[in-house]
Amino acid sequence: MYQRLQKYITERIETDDQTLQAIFQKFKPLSVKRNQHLLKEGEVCKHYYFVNSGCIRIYNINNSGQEGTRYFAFEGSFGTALPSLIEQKPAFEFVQAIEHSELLAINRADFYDLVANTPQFALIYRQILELAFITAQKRIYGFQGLGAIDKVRWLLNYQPLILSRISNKMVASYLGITPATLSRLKSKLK
Amino acid sequence: MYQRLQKYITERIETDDQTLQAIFQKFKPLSVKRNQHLLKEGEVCKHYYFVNSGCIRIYNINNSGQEGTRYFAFEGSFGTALPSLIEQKPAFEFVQAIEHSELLAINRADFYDLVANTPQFALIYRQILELAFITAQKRIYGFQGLGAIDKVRWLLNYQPLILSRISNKMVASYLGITPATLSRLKSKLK
DNA sequence: TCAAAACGTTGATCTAGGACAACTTTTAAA
DNA sequence: TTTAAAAGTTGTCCTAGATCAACGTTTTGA
Repeated sequence: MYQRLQKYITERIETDDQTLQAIFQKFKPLSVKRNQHLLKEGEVCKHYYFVNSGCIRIYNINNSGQEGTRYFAFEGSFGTALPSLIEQKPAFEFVQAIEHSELLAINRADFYDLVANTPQFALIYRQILELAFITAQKRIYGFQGLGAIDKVRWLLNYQPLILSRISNKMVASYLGITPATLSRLKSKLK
Repeated sequence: MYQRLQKYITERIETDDQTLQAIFQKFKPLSVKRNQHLLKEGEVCKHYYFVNSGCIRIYNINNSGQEGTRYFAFEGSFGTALPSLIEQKPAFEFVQAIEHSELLAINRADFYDLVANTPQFALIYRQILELAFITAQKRIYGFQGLGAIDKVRWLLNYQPLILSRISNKMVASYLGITPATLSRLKSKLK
């Protein structure tokens, strides 16, 4: 149940078994179906999720009614609507399982208790925040100024898993192009 | 010299005078001229900057040779090339004073010493990271799907200081449009 | 204080990619 | 297993905003 989470933690920090167990205790298993939402726009986010298997995505719907995908969390990753979880304000984004997924969920109070009282976990959270920021920056500013075809090439280089595992529709929304354009570009790249 | 920084800290955390002094000690005054670079692409970032007066901007130059501005730090804000500072890898971005500015600079080692050994400062850093992430997310995903004119409106609503204080050229690079387009839109909005 | 350079404005084109639509293929629910 | 709905593909057309260029205005540094 907790092997993947254990791997995640021990790869990142020095710790002991007692601390690990104290951490695990706060993470509750949660099984979600394909397309099930964990959070909808306007709700206040209460949980952080660790993906044991499957995949969740974070996306929003803009003024024109189009989906924009921000992030895919595959097995072995954390994912949530972080701004809403941090600020406890209504989320601008949706959190959705896009495959049948086995998750570990920790609620906000427990999460921040761990951060406040377990120095090793505070370090984990710092790393999560740093990485979230860096990842978002790289993706977004790596894209800016690129034409659509170069975005697809970028994805092929840096996140091929997304292209092989995610529907074209969602990939397109991740790249900020239409499915039609993505379809044309993929045939051009072959 | 340290009034603004003191305000920044005491607004955010509970602290005592001794801790404050220990923090101030690590921040060295630094005076920079308009247009002077604090960091260039490819260099490894060694300092975090607090802006006492003036303004620094973080920007990058993309494949097509165009500038894209990520962030303006006005007086009372922190700014640096955070990904490079964190990972100690060559920066993808430039850090530049765009007005004559009085800064307080803390080097990386001192910064992380404070984070590791001063719990209050660790909390400040956590808040910086959380805010940096949230701010970046809001700006970027607030923009996506918007036409150029709505980006300008967004700026008018949420960051009017930028429009009043920054050159059109840099505002345009912040919005991801050309100065020509920005000029046309501004006259349309009047 | 003045010349050169940078910046801003406006007009005339051009184009990448969106919008819409028709059709095929895949998926999933009953 | 069937069939309705969703996703993918491909064509045609269109538009927002880029590009290029000319010209006025502001800035700056010698």
